[in-house]
Amino acid sequence: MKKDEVRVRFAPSPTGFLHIGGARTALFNYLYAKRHNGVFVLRVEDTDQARSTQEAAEAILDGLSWLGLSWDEGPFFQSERYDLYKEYIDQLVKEEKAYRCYCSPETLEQMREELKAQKKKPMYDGRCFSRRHEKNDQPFVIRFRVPQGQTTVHDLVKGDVTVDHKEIEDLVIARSDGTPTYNFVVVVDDAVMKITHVIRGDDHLNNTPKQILMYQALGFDVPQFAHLPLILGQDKTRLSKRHGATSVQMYRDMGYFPHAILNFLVRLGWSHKDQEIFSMAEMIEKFDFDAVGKSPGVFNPEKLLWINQHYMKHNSLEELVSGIEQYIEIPASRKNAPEMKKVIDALRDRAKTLDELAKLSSFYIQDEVVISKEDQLKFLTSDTKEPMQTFLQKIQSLNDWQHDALEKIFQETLTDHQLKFKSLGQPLRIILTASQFSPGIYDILEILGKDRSISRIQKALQTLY
RNA sequence: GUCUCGUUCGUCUAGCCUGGUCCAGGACAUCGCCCUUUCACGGCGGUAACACGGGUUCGAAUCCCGUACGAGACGCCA
Repeated sequence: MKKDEVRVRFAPSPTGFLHIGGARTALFNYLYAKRHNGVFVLRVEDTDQARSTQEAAEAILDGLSWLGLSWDEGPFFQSERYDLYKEYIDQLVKEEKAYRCYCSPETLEQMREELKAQKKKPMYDGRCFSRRHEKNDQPFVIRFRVPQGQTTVHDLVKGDVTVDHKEIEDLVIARSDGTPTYNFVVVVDDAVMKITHVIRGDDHLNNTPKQILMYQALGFDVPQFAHLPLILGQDKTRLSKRHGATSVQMYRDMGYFPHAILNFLVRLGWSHKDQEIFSMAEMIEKFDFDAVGKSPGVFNPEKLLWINQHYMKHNSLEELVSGIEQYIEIPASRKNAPEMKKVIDALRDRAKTLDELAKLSSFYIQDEVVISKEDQLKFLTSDTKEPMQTFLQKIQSLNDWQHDALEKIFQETLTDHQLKFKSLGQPLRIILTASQFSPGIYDILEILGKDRSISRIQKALQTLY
């Protein structure tokens, strides 16, 4: 390991899918690592055996991979490292920096209730420390002994935050079954993994002083901290499932580009002047904690949609085609045809998501279109049948099958029958696409080609009028 | 309840550190107009914010102090 190398980590607990807030934490870690040619470590914090699942761990890894947030080391699983934590716990007990506590959960609960009744902070009073040399066969937990004094966190985002140790209780570092708890393992792992910058959610700011105390007790160097403000839902409370779609997988399913999500996330809590759109290279180059805001931000799905729309307009043909393939199977003959590009170009401004693009392009991708009864009755009326037949005849003898020639013929047909564009254009649109909304009909005709266009019109004339 | 953090348009934010160029800029959303072959795209324009109260200063969104409000933490969860 190089000296002065930046090492960061993302450390999710596998109790659910990768959510928006977690994704942003991962992103900021990733950007900071890349910006400093550092190392991004992935560590799964699964010390809560009751709630952690293998599926959740996989879902999180899967989400990160889809977003393109690749890690350099790991994933490490804390559940596989208990021996390591045990060593350090034993060390602290031996040095009397931690001690056995025999208080039952009921006793503790009662203690907390009493303190609350007195309008005090519910905290353990450390009573078992004085009994640390007694012999006792009762079940016990191990608590870290918090010394007197004050601790200041020099946070890269929040600035200096000082907490009096009176506000910190002697926390449990090993449960009665011997397994270590979060606040302890996070310290050991970050130290052992040589993490230089702990970048995480705001909700951990209060844990930081006690963690610093443990770094010191264990003789480790204290890393730098950066606490990111939380992401809130529309009701300004912490974003959670009840706020609707909050997992990155859901956005994937809804037809969002991974980079659109990243671009949205990077601007939630961070800014670079008035810039809204960032390539990955730009994010890496420009990201810095100086420009990370201190206040929490509300998750705004509409802005995410807008960003996605931006990428719908600007991404490459290949990205769009492969993107819609998750919704609709494209026959190779059509996918590789020059018309595929025309389809995408005609539709990319009309779709905000890949899901929508897939639906809109089905008129070309699928062999047949299914016209609804409603549209049939509304548009394919008897007074448009004859003009439609005229148009059909004219195009059947057309050799130069392209936009301008088609337009000329259509206009001739309108003149012949004394019709306005809309009265024949809309029926034709329905026949060709089964939709009231589509790109221009000459573009549609051109994309569909002569044979497919003619057969759709013929079929409609025979069966729907 | 206690502690910690926070507060610029409805939302994301620029500006704040290094007071005056800010009767506060950009973006999303919204409203109006234009373009138009439906639907979109696009173009132009509008509405809309410095939480409140005291200081300091010739001058405060910017510095200081309070208040209010919000969030987070207070677990043998992470």
